[in-house]
This record gives sequence, structure tokens and C-alpha cells, in this order.
Amino acid sequence: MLKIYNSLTRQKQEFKPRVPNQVGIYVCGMTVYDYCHLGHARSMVSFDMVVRYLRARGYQVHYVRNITDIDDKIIHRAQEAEEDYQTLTAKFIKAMQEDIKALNILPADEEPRATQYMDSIIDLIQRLIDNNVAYITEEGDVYYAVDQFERYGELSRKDLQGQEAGARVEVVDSKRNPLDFVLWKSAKPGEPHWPAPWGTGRPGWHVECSAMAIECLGENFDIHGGGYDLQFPHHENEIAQSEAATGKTFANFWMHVGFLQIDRQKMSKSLGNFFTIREVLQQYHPETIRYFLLSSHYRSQLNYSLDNLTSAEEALTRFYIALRDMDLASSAVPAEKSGYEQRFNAAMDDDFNTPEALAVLFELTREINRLRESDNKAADPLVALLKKLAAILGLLDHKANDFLQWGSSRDEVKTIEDLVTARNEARQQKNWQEADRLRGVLTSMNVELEDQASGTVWRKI
RNA sequence: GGCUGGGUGGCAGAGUGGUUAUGCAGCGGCCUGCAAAGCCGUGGACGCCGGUUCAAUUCCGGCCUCAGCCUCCA
Repeated sequence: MLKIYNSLTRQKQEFKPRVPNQVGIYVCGMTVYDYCHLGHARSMVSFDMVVRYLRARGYQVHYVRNITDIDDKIIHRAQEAEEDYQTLTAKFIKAMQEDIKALNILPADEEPRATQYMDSIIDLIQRLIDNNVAYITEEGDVYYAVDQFERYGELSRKDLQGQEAGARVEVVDSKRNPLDFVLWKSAKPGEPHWPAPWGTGRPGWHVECSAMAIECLGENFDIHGGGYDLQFPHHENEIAQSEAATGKTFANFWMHVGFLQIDRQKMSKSLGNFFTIREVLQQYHPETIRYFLLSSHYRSQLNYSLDNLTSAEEALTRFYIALRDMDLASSAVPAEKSGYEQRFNAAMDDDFNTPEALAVLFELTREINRLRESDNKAADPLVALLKKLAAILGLLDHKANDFLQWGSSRDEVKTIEDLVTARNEARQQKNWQEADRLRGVLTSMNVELEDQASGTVWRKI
């Protein structure tokens, strides 16, 4: 039985999709005014893992991850760069797709962009105005009247009274309640704008997601996800908008991914303490990043450090060493006798417990190594099983040497292999001194050797 | 101030009312020309103080402490 922690109820609940065997999931994606950082990577990798597991479990998944391609920050960045905002967003959407591919994140089934859903957004705002939960100001802005939605604050456990007492809410004169949030901003000169019945302008961020989710998945759907920081106000506002417009429950399950931290602080754009995915890819294999992000539970905070990435690299090295020379093994996956698959699934069924699932894969790897000591062939079915289960996490789909020898240019490989050959000639002549000298040269190139019965293999360290 | 979620062995990180997490690092052994990798074995832990219990790291209460949200942020 698959259990998912639902932020709405604060407990793990049995997951039952609205329609048997079909799952609709909406995840808040990027606002494309900059490169994706590792925090974004965590969110995208986590939900990629969720979707992969749901599919492996037999669900037909409709996965929607939006792109916010119009908002204040985009407009400001475009002005700074003195370019069209579309030029800016096109550039970062392209960069994002490259990052997504590198991290082996499957494409979403739909990637709706706010600017392509303007009609739906305007319709939704109109419904809210008609239902008297939204109001138009003299300036032509449209606000959501928070106190018209009884359940406001339910997701994030906010008490409206307590909030108003707090002094951190921006005071805007034209708002009836400081917590009211904007659905439509009237156009300022020189800004992108769209026509609407109440005046030209552009949508607020929150309403974009409501409109796109409803348009792509319907008024009620199974799972809505995003980073934990979106719980309030973004997701709270999405619920208020959608449910006040449709009268239906918006999403049945709300999932929130914990923060990626750096130096015990949240990695975020506003704090400026972020590393972009492409920066880290300069130093680490993409799969190392993916493994690192899956090595703790998706809801817990995860600390970014070079030590932790190195640790992830070492863990993957263990897997890939076991898979080395087994790349072509195409054995059938053994039937349910080993128990590994069952334990893997049990871990994943428990709110996607990837650390536990990985532990099972390590035990499976030990078993493979054990079998290989006596009989290479005997391990083949378990290798197939390992690859099958790892694929559910989006891992171990490279050729072993692509990972183990990663970061070597063609020329370097030639040099390394020549040195290995020379050393083996010395070894045949039992010239240990020369063999060790050559190995020392390779070590200084960060190359580790392993002399096996079948020959010498090498990997980068 | 209100609200969340944490504090586990050298590090990372799961989990459990009494029994091995797992990975890296350590120690002993096998293997090796020596290594490496692998295998076998092994030491080491549950923030503090109370309570419940035959038994608590695990449940309850208090405290300390860390992170986060309450403002744009995955």
C-alpha cells in the first residue's frame, strides 16, 4: 500500500487516485529569469522520482510542471539586460531543459507557460470577481479578498488574526485586507500587458498556477507539489482561488520538498547563496548530483557541501564497480525469490523513502559481488534486478566506465592506457620497481588501477 | 510573537518499544609481487531532564538547540 505524506492533513495517507490507475500531478516549476540552482534541481529530481515510481507501480501518470514566463523579476531582468522579456525567458528555458536532461529528469507530459494560458487565467479571475471573492481597485488591479474564503490558512496553518497582528505584511492602501493578494496587475508603461475586461495588465503569480492546473488536469486532481517555501502563500492562495471559483476540492494530496541548505541556511536566490546546476556539473558527474539529491528523504532538509557530493560519488562508484563488465548482461530479472524487490518497493511505498530503497540496492550489490567471486554468470540476474530497481530512481543507467572514467579527455585516455600497458610489461618482467613507478605516475593523474585476473582496469578518483 | 519540521556512532543518513540500517572512514583477516577492488569479521549512536513501561533512542511532558514559514523564492 502506497502511503504519501499529505501536507494538508499532516500525516501519511494511503494514496488513492481519483480515477483508478490514473494520476494527475501538478508541480510548480521555474520562474525563468536565471539559471536553475541545486535547490530547483532537488525539487525537480524529487518529483521525477515520484513520477517514475508511480509509473513503475502501474499508474498512468499525467505530469504537469509549469513554467512561469511572466512576472516582476523577469521584467526587471529584461530591462536590466535591455532585451525583450521573451528573449530572456527563451534563453533560460533552453538552459533549464539542458539541466533537466543532464540530471536524467524525464520530461513532464505538459509544461504549460503562463503567457500561453492567458485566456484561462482571465476566465478564472472573472469567475472570482463574479463570485464576489475578488475586487477591482481604482487603479485597475484585481485582488483576492482573503476573508471571503473560510478555509484560508488551512494548508499552512495560518491564523488570519495572528497574521494581521504581525507587522511583516506589506501595506497597500488599496487592499481591503493586508493579506489580500493580487490576481491582476494593471499595466505600467513599457511593460508587457494583455487585455482583460477590467483593464490591460498581467496576471499575478499565484493565479497562473491555479488556471494552468485546472486547464491541464481538471478542477479536482490527485497531487500538487512544490518546494516547501511555496506552501505559504503560493499554495495557500492557489487553493483559495481554485476552490472559490470551482466549489471543488483543488488537489487531494499536497507534497512539499524540503530545502537544500548551504552552511545551515536555505539555498535561495534571494540570499544569493546558491550554486547553479551547471556550475556543479563542471566538477561532478550529473549522476553524482542526482544521487546526492536522492540520498536523503525528500521532505527533510539536505545540506550541500563538497564532502557530501564526494560521498555521493563514492557510493555510486561502489555500484558501478559491481556493474563493470556486466553492462551487456541482459538476463531476465529473477522472480520474487530474493526479496530485494519487495523490500525496495516497501521502502518506496512508505512515502518514497529513497535512503531506505538505496540501502536495499547496496545489499543487493553486496550479493552480486559475493556471487561474482565464485561465478560471474550467477550474478547476472541480480545485476538485471539492480539495474531495473535503480532505473526507478533514475540511477545507474550509464555505462560503468562512462561514470568511473568520467572527466578524461580522449588524449588523457590514450596517455593513461599507454602507461597501463607499459606498467603491465614491467609487471610481466617482474620489474616491480618500474611497475610501481608507473603506477605512481598514474596516481598523480588521479587514476586508480585494479589488477584483475582478466587484465588491468582503471578509474578516475 | 504565531506556526512547521529536526537534533542518531568520525561524517552522511534511515529506522525501531526489547533483535545488523545503509554508504564512506577505522580496525583485524582473506585475496594481491605490492596495491586497488571485492569478500568475511569487528568496534562505535540515538540533545538534556523527568514520566509511562518488565523494557525507551523509539511513547508522553518540560527544557535546550538548529533550520524553515509568517515578504519574492523549488
